[in-house]
Amino acid sequence: MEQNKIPQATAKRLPLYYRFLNNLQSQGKTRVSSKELSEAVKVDSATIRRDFSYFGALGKKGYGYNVEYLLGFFRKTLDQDELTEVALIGVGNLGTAFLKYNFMKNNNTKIVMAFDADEEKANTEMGGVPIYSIDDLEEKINGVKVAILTIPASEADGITDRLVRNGIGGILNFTPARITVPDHVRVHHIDLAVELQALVYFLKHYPLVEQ
Amino acid sequence: MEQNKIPQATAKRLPLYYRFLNNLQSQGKTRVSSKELSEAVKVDSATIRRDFSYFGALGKKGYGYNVEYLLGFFRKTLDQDELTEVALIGVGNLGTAFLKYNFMKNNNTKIVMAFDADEEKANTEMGGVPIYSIDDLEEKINGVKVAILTIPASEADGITDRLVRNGIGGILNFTPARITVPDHVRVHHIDLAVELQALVYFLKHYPLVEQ
DNA sequence: TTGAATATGTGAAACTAATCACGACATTTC
DNA sequence: GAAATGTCGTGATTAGTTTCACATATTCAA
Repeated sequence: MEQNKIPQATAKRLPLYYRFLNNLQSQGKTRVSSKELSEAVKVDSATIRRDFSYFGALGKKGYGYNVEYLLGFFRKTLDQDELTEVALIGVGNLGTAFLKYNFMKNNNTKIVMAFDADEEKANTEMGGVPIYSIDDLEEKINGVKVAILTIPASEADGITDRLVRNGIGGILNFTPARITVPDHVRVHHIDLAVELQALVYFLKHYPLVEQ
Repeated sequence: MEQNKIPQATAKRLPLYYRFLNNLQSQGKTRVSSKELSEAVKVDSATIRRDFSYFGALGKKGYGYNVEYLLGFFRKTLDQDELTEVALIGVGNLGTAFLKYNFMKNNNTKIVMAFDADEEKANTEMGGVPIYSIDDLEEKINGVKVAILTIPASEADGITDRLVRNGIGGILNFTPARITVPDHVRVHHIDLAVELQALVYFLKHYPLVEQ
């Protein structure tokens, strides 16, 4: 809650920087300039310097940034020391992809439980994560603040209401439905069909222009 | 190539509008106001009116928009009449989700072939889409302009180069790698781990603020 | 036919973000 | 230790996007 002045655009790039710095460190690099970083993450170097500057003077003129220092700083800032528990709702194709994806690699975010309407899947597990019946949502979810929604659009509103009533704070919504939530709940929409259509639109209408 | 003046932010919302208008039509609704639309897609009504206005005066004062007219207009604008063929690279968990997802529903985008490095998967099919060996990429891809990349990050650069050499124009990149492409190729990155981390960051640092 | 209600389209303002460009300082080289 | 080089941090500028607010046109009910 400290730094409400950090632009959202900056905040969205932080995880990207963090992951790349991790790579650098495991390669044994000790210093990096905004120019090098820029080439790797495809963000303008001035933007990177500006982004970092919101957190204070993290670099050294004429030298660049110390990888270890920067990494330690971001670890704290991105709450990497604290594990965030996530619930996955809907173990279909996309949900399965999430369960098998190893989120722990550079990332202190972990799916700790999953739910599905299919009673065949209930009380099994996948990738070490227990799968419960959606009927047991209220009973099991207790305390988890973030949910990934990978269910059919028709179910989205009903499930969202139940999540909200059980204290969820953030939803990563992969359904095409634009769900309605109270102001204190944050939703990020990722709509795969829209992303693909938007790409196709840009290809046809914005030739040779970088995004 | 007609309207280069349309803001990218607007272009990204068009598929969303399009899908919702489709829903309205199948519900038999003939008119809709920017306010109703706003509630459904969670975009400010003034923004919707502004977005539509880039294409001319599509509505009527005191009435709103005619659903059928608007839909017909967008169909043309979003190239819905023309099928865009897509290749899927990498039939892992996420790739499988794409293959089984029915993109044709509101959407003239279709995955027409898939590739995988696993020889077990080669020359099979899934969801009606043929899967080829990645070794046959050059031989088979011929003419397809859009690719979805759902492969391990370590493979991303190599495969991207091969795609680019074979005339790809757009890539929807789900790998964490920030791939390097020539200026005439458009890449949209969707990084699931970053999206989740960004959501968690916002939850902790921007309480009660909508995105 | 009239008047109240409705809802667009848009100029202007506000907000948000990206980029330029350069002073200041650290490092490296000779 | 002086000069050349490199790189940050940031004021200023530019670009892009959203939102306000209202004149204008249309609809609808009586």
